[in-house]
Amino acid sequence: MARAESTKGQTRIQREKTEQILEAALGVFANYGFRGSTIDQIAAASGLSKPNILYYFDGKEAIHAVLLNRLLETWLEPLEHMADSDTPIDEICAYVTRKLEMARDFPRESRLFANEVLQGAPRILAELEGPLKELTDKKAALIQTWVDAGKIAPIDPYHLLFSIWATTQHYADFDVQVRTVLGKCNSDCFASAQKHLDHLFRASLAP
Amino acid sequence: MARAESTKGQTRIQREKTEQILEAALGVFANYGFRGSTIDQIAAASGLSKPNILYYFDGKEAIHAVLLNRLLETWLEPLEHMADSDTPIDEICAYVTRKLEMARDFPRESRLFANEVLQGAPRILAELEGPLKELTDKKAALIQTWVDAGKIAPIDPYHLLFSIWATTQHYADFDVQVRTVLGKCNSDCFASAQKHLDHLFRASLAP
DNA sequence: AAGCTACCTGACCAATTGGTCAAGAACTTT
DNA sequence: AAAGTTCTTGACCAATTGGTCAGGTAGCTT
Repeated sequence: MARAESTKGQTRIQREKTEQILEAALGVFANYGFRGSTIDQIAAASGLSKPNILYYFDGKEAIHAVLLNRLLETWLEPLEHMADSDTPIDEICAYVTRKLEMARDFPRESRLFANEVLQGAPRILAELEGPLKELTDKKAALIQTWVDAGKIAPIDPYHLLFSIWATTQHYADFDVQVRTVLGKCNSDCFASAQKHLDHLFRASLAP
Repeated sequence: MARAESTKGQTRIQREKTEQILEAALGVFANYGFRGSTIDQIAAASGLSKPNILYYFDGKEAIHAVLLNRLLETWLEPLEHMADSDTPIDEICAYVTRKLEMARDFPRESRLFANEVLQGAPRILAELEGPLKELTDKKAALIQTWVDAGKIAPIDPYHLLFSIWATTQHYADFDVQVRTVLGKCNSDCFASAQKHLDHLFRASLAP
């Protein structure tokens, strides 16, 4: 069977086509959710025929699963990156900025994740309970040490992380609303958002 | 035709059944999105038969439309409520609290809205461009007067509103993620969230 | 260029789903 | 309690959709 799995032992065509399919599927799933997307839509978006897509993937679920797996790595990376520092406020704000840049540069990934979690995370719950929870616990503990050392204001680390996730991803997930409210004259929404969020978190973290 | 519209001239049964259907549909649409929900699901959840549901509503779209219309009123009400005040920081924090209470008490409404906007707001765009934008502009102007008067820190009113919406609705929309990260021992998530958000916005608004 | 393998597709299938309809059941009105 | 209206449903339909398959085409190897 030629079904795509480990990148090992793949032909040129396999690599190209699976990537082409995943690229198209990301856009479709992000916009319509899992149930709202059809293989036909993915076929149209990727320029391949439906049977051809099913030649490379075992089904709709399989495509979605590969996307979600890839997603979580990318998604957690900025948080992994947050480390101990003499200037924890700068460290946290740098994380906010990185997260906001991801919302700007990878809005489809953000929406794919939002769609999944919004509908109860039926296919990604295990990943949330595993890697996500572990990493969050670790980083929350790190933030707590900053609090205990009096380097930042006493703040609940978990709720701080929630606020960061919510505010940054909002610009990707609620993009339509943001653009509508800001109107056409929305020259550099992300630049002003960056300034705003930097102020928001910097002010609330000052000891 | 007996199709439900203005509450005028409805029989007892019409009032009861339409409400029953809408109640069930809210839960279904909130959890699965429009495309992901089926009339059969709504039928099962409401205890009515499919043809019976279609006796009261012109179709799946019609049910969804009624829910969205009702939603926006409820949704905008807390913001309408925000008025000029001698203590604008308290006024804004009261709005945050009210918004968080809504996320707690009406999570299905929040998710219904999130699902819709996330997928490009195909059926509610006009409402966003009309009532939502007008109200937002009005309240942003109000916040701007507070800034100009030096009563609160210089802050972008629109991005402030986005941050409030994002952080509060996060607890309804990403409920699964929040509960997973906080673990079972999540006794009073909303109480601690309230404290956190109050600090977050109060600190960033101090002149 | 022959042969092998990987790749691709039109035609097809079964299940799901939005929606209809005729006819019967239940409620209201007189 | 009869008549008239409203309500309810089993059976049915057409369109959509996830997925299959036999057979043909293109690419690689020798």
